[in-house]
Amino acid sequence: MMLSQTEENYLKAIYSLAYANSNNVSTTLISEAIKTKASSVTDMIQKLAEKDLVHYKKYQGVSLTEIGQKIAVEIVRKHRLWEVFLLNKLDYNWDEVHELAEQLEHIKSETLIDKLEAFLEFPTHDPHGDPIPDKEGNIKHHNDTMLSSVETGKSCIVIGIKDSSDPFLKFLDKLQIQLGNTLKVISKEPFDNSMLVETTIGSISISNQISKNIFVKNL
Amino acid sequence: MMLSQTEENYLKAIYSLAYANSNNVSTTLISEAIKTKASSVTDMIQKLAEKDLVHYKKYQGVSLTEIGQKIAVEIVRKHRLWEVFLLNKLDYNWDEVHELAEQLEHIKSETLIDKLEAFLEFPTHDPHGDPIPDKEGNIKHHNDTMLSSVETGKSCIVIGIKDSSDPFLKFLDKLQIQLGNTLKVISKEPFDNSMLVETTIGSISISNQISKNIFVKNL
DNA sequence: ATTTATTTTTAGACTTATCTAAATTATTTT
DNA sequence: AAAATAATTTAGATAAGTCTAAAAATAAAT
Ligand SMILES: [Mn+2]
Ligand SMILES: [Mn+2]
Ligand SMILES: [Mn+2]
Ligand SMILES: [Mn+2]
Repeated sequence: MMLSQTEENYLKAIYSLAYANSNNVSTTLISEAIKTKASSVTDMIQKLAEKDLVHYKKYQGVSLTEIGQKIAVEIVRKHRLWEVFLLNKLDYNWDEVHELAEQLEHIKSETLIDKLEAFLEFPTHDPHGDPIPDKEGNIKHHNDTMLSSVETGKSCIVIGIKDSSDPFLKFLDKLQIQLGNTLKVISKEPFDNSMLVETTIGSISISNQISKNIFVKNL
Repeated sequence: MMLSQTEENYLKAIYSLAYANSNNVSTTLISEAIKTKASSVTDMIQKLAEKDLVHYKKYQGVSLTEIGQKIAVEIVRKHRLWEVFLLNKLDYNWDEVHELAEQLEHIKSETLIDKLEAFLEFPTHDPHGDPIPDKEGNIKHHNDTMLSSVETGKSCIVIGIKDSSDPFLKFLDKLQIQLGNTLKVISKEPFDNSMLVETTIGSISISNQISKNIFVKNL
């Protein structure tokens, strides 16, 4: 099946929205993610339904079919492998790779992405800690433990970033928080749910907005 | 100036046709190169003329403006650097890289291609021996000496391939002729202009069709 | 249970890039 | 120089993806 970049972007958006929201994905939600009008989304999901890539009943939202899901995961795989390439080989920063990967993920080839994967020595996660699906589409999601839920006095390791937006990543750079870092929760402030955290550069105060967007593994 | 992939492809086609034909490029020639109808080409060149990327007078064909030329060379640069990447880093064969580079050359980024160039350690030529333009758009064309014009008894080095089509490259693979190889012309057959050539695997007969598509440097 | 507000879909229009068929201009041949 | 042929352009149509505005359906509020 030969899909346009636009169709691929819709499938990818539906995939991540479905993952974040669990139930059927609404037209409006997609339109916000893709930055189009709801009417355009309706047109497209009807086209995708026609191609058996989404389940769709009028006014009920959509969910991916098995084949739709498979394609979406393939695009996620490409996206994340390209991100690794840009960071590891071309010296980009982790806040710069996403935009470029949005283009590179649409390169069509039977062999390219597997060769790229081998060249990168089979990375398991992208620069933001997101898992990279394997060739067969298997993907190991990390358990959603956020820094915000770590108990006082306990330590943890940063394994991922939920919000991979440019400003958030730049902010983490400023705090010198990176994947693999060990963080220790010194105290929590009940008033605004901020926490005092021991990092590699000393103890800093982190707002709840930040701490609930950092995936960690408890030690 | 933000151009579509299609517009970029037209500029690139006009660039290489102008290089091969020296004078104004005709509508039909472009239509054959891009595999569209002549009427589509007329539409597009009028659009490109509107954007000051080509000089165009009705029925007179087109030539690139300075800015059009600059953009075309940038695309050629991207194309050839991606070809090098695919061959050197991802282990593709020289007959497989062109198709993929046709897609990769359209990735939009201010920084990507320069970082890629550095990563590849500033290659000067692509896998087919074509020169890679530098950041400023300077390009050193090799002097057009073809194997067919090498005198009997003289030796030469293969420095490029004029026809970079899949079947021709595969054929050269079969003859084990590669860039950098030394070839010695043993004899020429006046009847069909074929020549007996000493190669790395022994002496073989090469037709004029072949020998006039191989760029060489005389020793 | 109505009314109101929100979401979703339809209808019609626009843009880009393409095509076919017809008209126009340029080039060759006689 | 006129006729025939070839190349080029115009006119009108189509498909993909988007938009606005209006209609229809669903959800929320009274
Ligand atoms: Mn990303
Ligand atoms: Mn990522
Ligand atoms: Mn090429
Ligand atoms: Mn090449």
